[in-house]
Amino acid sequence: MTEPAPAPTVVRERNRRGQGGRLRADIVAAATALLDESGTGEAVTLRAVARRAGISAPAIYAHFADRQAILLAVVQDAFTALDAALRAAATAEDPVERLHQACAAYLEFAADRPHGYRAMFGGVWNTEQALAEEAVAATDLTDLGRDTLGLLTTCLQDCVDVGRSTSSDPGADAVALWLGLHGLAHQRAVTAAFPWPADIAERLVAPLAHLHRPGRATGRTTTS
Amino acid sequence: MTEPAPAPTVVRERNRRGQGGRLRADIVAAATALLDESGTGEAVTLRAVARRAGISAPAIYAHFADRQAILLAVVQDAFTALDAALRAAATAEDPVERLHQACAAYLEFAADRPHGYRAMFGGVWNTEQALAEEAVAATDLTDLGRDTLGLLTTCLQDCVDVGRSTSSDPGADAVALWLGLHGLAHQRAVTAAFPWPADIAERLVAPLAHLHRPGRATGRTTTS
DNA sequence: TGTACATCAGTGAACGCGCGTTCACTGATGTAC
DNA sequence: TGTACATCAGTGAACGCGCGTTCACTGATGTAC
Repeated sequence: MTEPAPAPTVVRERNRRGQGGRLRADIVAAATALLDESGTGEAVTLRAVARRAGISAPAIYAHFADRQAILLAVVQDAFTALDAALRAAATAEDPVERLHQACAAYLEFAADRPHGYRAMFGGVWNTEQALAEEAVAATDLTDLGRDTLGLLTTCLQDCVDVGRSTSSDPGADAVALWLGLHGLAHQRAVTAAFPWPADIAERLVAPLAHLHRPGRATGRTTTS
Repeated sequence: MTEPAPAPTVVRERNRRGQGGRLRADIVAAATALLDESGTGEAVTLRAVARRAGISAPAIYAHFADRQAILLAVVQDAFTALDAALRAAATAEDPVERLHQACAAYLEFAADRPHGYRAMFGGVWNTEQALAEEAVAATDLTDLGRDTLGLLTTCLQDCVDVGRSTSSDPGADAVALWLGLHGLAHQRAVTAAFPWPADIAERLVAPLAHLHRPGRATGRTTTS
């Protein structure tokens, strides 16, 4: 049995007048689906996106200047979704619990969409090159993830305020915490097979957030 | 002034009989150079590698089955170089100093070759897909980085042994420490512009390695 | 209420390009006799 | 010491393919009068 005929995955009907902008969302959705499935980013070609969206290739030019612009939109959407996922998850009263909820949501987001996560952090394009070619504005990139980092910072500050974290600089330590989460999320997204310690997430979060128990930390020192 | 004629970057002379294997190293070097310069990985095409190495495209097939195989060789070389860099750097008598030397060397390696670093960790190909297509053997991948992680584990264990780290499980904490380093190294490799706290590396290493001062940790707790 | 027309939301064919891969080959180098 | 020959280390031309991009176009939909 050979490959079926290359028919469009989606059969669209033309948008009505004034609704042409809807195609933009369809294009981004098609590109996202291609990325999630293929994982390479190279598979997200202009023609492949068009096929997936059920349109002709030139129709894309009405909404995106080039391939880079599509990928930027995909990444921007993903950052928005990540931030929403964290805010939806971090709802507990207790600040420490809230921080754990946010961290867990972060790791879960990456686990659910490993290729999308990779794409968010340079797995798909060369950021510097895109900037040099002016295909992407600098602010488009620096804004990405800013809100999410702010959420972590707030959570950590809250932990400090109630005396559950000894962080002397929640702003800087939130960056460190995020980098730890990112290292784990990214590496898990890249290689499924790795002998992760069972409690690896907690081994990152607790020290990086400088958490200690409500009462008094047990004085566990050198166990020879 | 237009682009110069597409002449081979390197003018080679044919290897003598029995020395054909040298071309393999030339191919890997050419692919590495292309990767370091372009940063996208997509630029490392079979024909581009051949041009860069100063040979015809079909000559590659004597040494590599396909593009994936070339990239695997590039990545394997990079892991070997990373391990060598850490071992060359971590020579101090004091275990804590040695651990810091290893961590600094890790970050320096990534800073020196950002695109190469990205490629080592899934920035260039899709690991799972390569495995599925049997273009790459599973052991080829799981072995990567094993020695380097072992070095970090040893350093951390040494710190525990002299009472400078409170890690209760140096094997697991070495993984956590590595993930922190990886998060920082990777994100720096991807985006140059990010408001890094000045002491971000130390903010990762010290907590993740559970380091404390030789005498007694100063009881810095909540600074309201 | 009609109708001519402008606009919108696309299509279809075509272009030149670089790609991976194949095929038959070439010419220098070493080796057996 | 010659010489025929096998082998090695590649080359050059050619193929079919999918790509990004352009161009002229089409037909449905809304709007002015």
